[in-house]
Amino acid sequence: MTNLQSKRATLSDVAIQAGVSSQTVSRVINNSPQVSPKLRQKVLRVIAELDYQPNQAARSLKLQRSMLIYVFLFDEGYPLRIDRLIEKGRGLGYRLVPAYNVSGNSNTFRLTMEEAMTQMAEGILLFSASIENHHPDITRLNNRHIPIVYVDTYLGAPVASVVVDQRLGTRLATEHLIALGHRDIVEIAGPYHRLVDAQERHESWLATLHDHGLTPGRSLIGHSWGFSPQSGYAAMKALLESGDHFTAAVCANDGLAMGALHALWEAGKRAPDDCSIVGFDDSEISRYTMPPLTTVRQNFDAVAEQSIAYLVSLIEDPSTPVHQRVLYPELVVRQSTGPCPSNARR
Amino acid sequence: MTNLQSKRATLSDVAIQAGVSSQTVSRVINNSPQVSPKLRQKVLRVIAELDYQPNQAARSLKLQRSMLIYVFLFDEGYPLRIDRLIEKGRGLGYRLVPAYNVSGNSNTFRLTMEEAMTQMAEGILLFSASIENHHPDITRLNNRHIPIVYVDTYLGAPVASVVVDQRLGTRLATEHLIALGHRDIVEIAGPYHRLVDAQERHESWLATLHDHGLTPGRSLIGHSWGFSPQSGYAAMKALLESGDHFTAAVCANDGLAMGALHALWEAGKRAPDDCSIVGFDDSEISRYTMPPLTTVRQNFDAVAEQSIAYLVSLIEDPSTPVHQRVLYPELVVRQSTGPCPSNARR
DNA sequence: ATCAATTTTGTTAACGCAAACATCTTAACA
DNA sequence: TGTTAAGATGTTTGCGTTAACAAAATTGAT
Repeated sequence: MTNLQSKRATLSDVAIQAGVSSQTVSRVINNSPQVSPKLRQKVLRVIAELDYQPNQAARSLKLQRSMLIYVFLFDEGYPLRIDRLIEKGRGLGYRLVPAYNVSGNSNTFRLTMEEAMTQMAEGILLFSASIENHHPDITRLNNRHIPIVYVDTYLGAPVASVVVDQRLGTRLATEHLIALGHRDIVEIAGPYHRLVDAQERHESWLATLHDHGLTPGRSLIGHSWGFSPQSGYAAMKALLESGDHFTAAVCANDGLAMGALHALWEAGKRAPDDCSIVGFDDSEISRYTMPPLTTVRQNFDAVAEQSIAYLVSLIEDPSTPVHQRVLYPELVVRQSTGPCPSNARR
Repeated sequence: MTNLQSKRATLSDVAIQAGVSSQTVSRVINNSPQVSPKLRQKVLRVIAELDYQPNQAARSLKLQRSMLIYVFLFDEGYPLRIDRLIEKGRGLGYRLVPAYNVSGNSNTFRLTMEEAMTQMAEGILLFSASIENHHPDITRLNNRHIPIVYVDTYLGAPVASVVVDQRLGTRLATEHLIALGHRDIVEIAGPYHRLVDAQERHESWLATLHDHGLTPGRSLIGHSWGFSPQSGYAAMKALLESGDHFTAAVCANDGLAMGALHALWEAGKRAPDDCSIVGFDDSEISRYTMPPLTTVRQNFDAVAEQSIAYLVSLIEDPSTPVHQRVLYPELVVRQSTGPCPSNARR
């Protein structure tokens, strides 16, 4: 029998109805062993009767704990499965709130940070952030001893962080092309002025070619559209029109690679015969492009796991040492890469 | 000058420091006009000095308002831009919390519902839900007068809802194929036992063929992988192996269509020459498949806009009448569809 | 200067919960 | 039986905020 009145039941409503003190009800809902089975039964019955739900605001206020973690993301396109991350957080007793579009120095960043603080967030997961960008807000967090874990910031960043070695990923991809005989290798880069991982990938492409004594080809960025197929399409089209000679392209992610593949196809060229293409992320679409993409796989599930576990340990034990956890990506070879065509001039 | 102590400042900390009453500080942060400019200045200075932030838990408790809306989503793949939805909500003064993987009768649904209630959510946006599935929880919400807006439930559902006419979308797509001369049309459906929009699309495919006196071809569902390219790939492969004769396939979304395209390509066939393919959603990838997909465009931005506006009006004025807002999709013709090949048997 | 009207500021109480402490009940044992 | 310990239950208080009320300061008109 549910109650028909609009006002929600409180602890003391339950207490009165059950003929006990509100503290006893509190003990029941918090599973305190200090309650006799008889009373517990009675209280539970009344709770069900009144459809009582604890009020989290009151609880947070009293306990001075929100059990809340804010997750700062830069755009929806990030290939980590947020739902899985949230699930893992829930398993540890925390509510994760994703905040999207929080790019480094935007107004949204500041607004979201304010929100996280008024909500008394106990920790923050910060994705793809270049750590220099937003010192002022970060300082405020530090003053309040709110721990932050940076996810996918740069290798060697002296902050609590979990990263995949992006440099290794791009190196694997680039050396795969070199091993296939390619010498004229261009790049379709991500927005590396904004996103750390894009920057790491770009620099590693450069470094790898340099290490092998090769001259880097042209490198184009998809400025406004970021990591999207649209960017990749525009970039490859521009590359083809530039007249530059190249037989392979390193793309900063699978979306860009998909766009590049499309531009190639539209120009009547084929991968890998006319130009080899590598992507990054091993996203779902990479298996279904034509041809399927050679790409770099990151273990996002492990990233999620490590990030939230690390943050929670920082929250619950502030003496947890600050360190960086580095995960390693692997190359997945599919059909978008092949030997350098023998008729390649120069 | 920031304070170095760990404890965060409260209203009365600010009050004491500024030599005023806490009520005055409260007035300042709530922009009450009843404060003299002099005091306001002083208070604002102290607020900055102590880096004071209001405590939302205390505020919610006192005001009995959380300004919180829960957004129930079924998976991450839903093409509506959640970030934009959240942004619109923020513009109306509400915090939207996305909850993922909340399929109709799962445990996550119940857990999330409990969470929404303990958080005192003031409203709920429920995506792609078949309204019959979860009556028990919905009833609890109704008892508490927490409004729900269903987004993308079925046409004619007698609940507060915002829908895109999925039936029209599939009809447009199917009739486009019929107009091109196709007679043997198969379907690659979404998980229509779980998701309302998948169901609407499936039924509309059936109805449209029937209305034109055509016999529906085989219809396959991507059971476990839902709306993914993987499903589409498996389905098309099965269709090809079935030996059935067909010259066109209606796919329940672009992901499925991409997979189907891939299976076709792998089998040495081409769209649209051997088989026309239509998708649904006009997602970003649909422009970059090979060939680009003919698909159905939904105005997701309008859906987001309408949904949140409607929900907020229900929250703020309970006398807002329950109704359904219907938006209409349009066909986008690209290169994955073409005339029925003349050598088509039968 | 006086009084009323108005504006500005302060005081009190309550939102719902759980920790801390106080009280009452029961059990165990000499 | 009395005494102690342990267990079960109740009472008080405060978390940070704002509404409602109370009080003080200012203004304006005579």
